[in-house]
Amino acid sequence: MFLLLAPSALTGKRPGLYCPRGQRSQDAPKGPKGELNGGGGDDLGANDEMISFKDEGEQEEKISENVSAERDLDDVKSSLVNESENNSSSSDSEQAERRPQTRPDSESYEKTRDYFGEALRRQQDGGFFKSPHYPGYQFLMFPDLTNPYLSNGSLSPSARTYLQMKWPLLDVPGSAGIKDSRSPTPGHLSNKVPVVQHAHHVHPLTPLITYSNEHFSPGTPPSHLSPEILDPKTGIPRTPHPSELSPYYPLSPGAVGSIAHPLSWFMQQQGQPMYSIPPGGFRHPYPTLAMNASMSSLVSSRFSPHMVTPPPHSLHQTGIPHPAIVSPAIKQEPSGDNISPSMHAKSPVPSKKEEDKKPHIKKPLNAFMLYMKEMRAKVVAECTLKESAAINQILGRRWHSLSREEQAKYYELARKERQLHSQLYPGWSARDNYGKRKKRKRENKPDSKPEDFSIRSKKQCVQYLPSEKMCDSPASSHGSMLDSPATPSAALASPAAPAPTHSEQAQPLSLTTKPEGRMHHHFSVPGKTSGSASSSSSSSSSSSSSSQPSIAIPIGTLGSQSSTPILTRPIPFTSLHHSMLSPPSPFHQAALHSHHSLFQSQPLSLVTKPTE
DNA sequence: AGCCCTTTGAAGTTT
DNA sequence: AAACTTCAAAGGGCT
Repeated sequence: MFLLLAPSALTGKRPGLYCPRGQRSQDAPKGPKGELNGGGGDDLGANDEMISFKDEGEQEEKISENVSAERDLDDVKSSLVNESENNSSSSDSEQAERRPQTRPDSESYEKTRDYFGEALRRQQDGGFFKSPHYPGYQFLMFPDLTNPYLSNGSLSPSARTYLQMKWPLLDVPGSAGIKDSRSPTPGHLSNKVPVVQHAHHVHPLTPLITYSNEHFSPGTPPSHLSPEILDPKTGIPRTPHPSELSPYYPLSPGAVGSIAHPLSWFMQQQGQPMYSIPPGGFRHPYPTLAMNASMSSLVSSRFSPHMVTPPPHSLHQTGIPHPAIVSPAIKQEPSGDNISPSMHAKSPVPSKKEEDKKPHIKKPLNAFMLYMKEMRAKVVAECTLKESAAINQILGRRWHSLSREEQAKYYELARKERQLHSQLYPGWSARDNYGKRKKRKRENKPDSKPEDFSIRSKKQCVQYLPSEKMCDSPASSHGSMLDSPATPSAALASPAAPAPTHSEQAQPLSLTTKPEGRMHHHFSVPGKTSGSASSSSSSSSSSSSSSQPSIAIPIGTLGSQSSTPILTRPIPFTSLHHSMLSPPSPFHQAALHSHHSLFQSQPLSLVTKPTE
């Protein structure tokens, strides 16, 4: 028997007060839909919402204050861990396999510490992952040549940092060889993990670059490099008609033309471009277009270099190849009714054959998706995690830990992404992609009750995050305290905005559901507990239909009941979270150290299983 | 081979 | 209007 240990159980804090990391309210009222700063009429339904942010500084202070307390907590956890491990023999081998990576005395740990030290330096340097100190990114540093947010001619320091953080990461999937040669593997990273994020790191703007990276694989040599647009039907290059392009780029007076391509730095350094670049250097896919810096960055980053080699199937009706367009034959189902209206508005009833050929236009990425693409590699590198599900849990938590500025940037990017997407595919609707998947995950879920696991046989409550994933304890979902901000500026303008309890701090337990076969640890938990967990995952499927990770602690160890509300809350790996997922502060490091030793043997992935 | 898992957010649909 | 559903990325795990 295991119980879900509430944060307060270990911290001594009242559940309701559990918000060591500052409070972001999952209850934070979503602001009215609006558009980002001066975006100039984002009628695309950006739906940006107000965000409530946490106070990082405050959190850190709390952390420092609780260092000793946390050590005590560690002791408690350690004891719990010991018992837990003793009781869990099913996954010993697996744990043993992972343990070495997290042992304090292990090389990886030292590396990790080095990494944190580096991260700390970076943080102290004033930037979030400020690149200049990021070992692998040194060569990537370059001035803000193409600041996407310079439309007004100004750039906030944070934005600058953001860009520095991002552009240096500019990378092209599949170009490992080139990347590696220029970005030596940081010694602090496991050789098992991609060097920093280079192995498969995707530029933060790659979401803007590709909606489907795989279709723009660098492995496919550019068959043509000219910016000319191919005729969607003939494949013959043609000059885009102004009417096709103009609407795509709301121009901002003044900001036109001469915008250095984001890859210019890269091209200059590369003796040979990763992608064949036109003799004159990168040429924007829309040479005739004048666009503001923002759009330029967006578009250029989005369409290049990938766009340089647009696969035939990715051609927009306008002839504009777009990564969002995916051939059903490649990744999407060949189902017929999945064609975007925009793709065949003129042929309402395309033949089955034609439908199969219709490209699939993917949804624009939202802020979190953009964030994920950027940070996934980092998390993987830091946590040695591989499973995306676990990674995503961490990313979700990190997402919540982002400062408002950071999130605002992603919201802004997402907004632009949507804007561009809508401009590229005016008639496209998210609905167009509905029903494209062969099998929906929750097809039988609607009327299933939390306890009704018979229906959801495969969705059993499980702590998905593996034990070695001490990088962070997965956060809950609901609660994104940062729902799309109306505008970054708006979000920034209200730093004092109410920062209610963040979901991360006091989230209702949501057990991660996972097929039993995948469980590392399988423990039966009173139905009550599982019920609450699954309830959020089963029926409330909004967004995170799933689960809020939590840690299962042997009930016997704590000698408490499983049905108590307190048990339905995840353990707050606050300091751990800070240390691992955010730029570490001295306090974080201190806390990390203690937590680290704790979690080396602490199977965070204790599995809880709903009553059966 | 292909779905599942997992995250948040956007947008669609249903109630 | 609220609730619910689907899809977006990613990639190991599983069937």
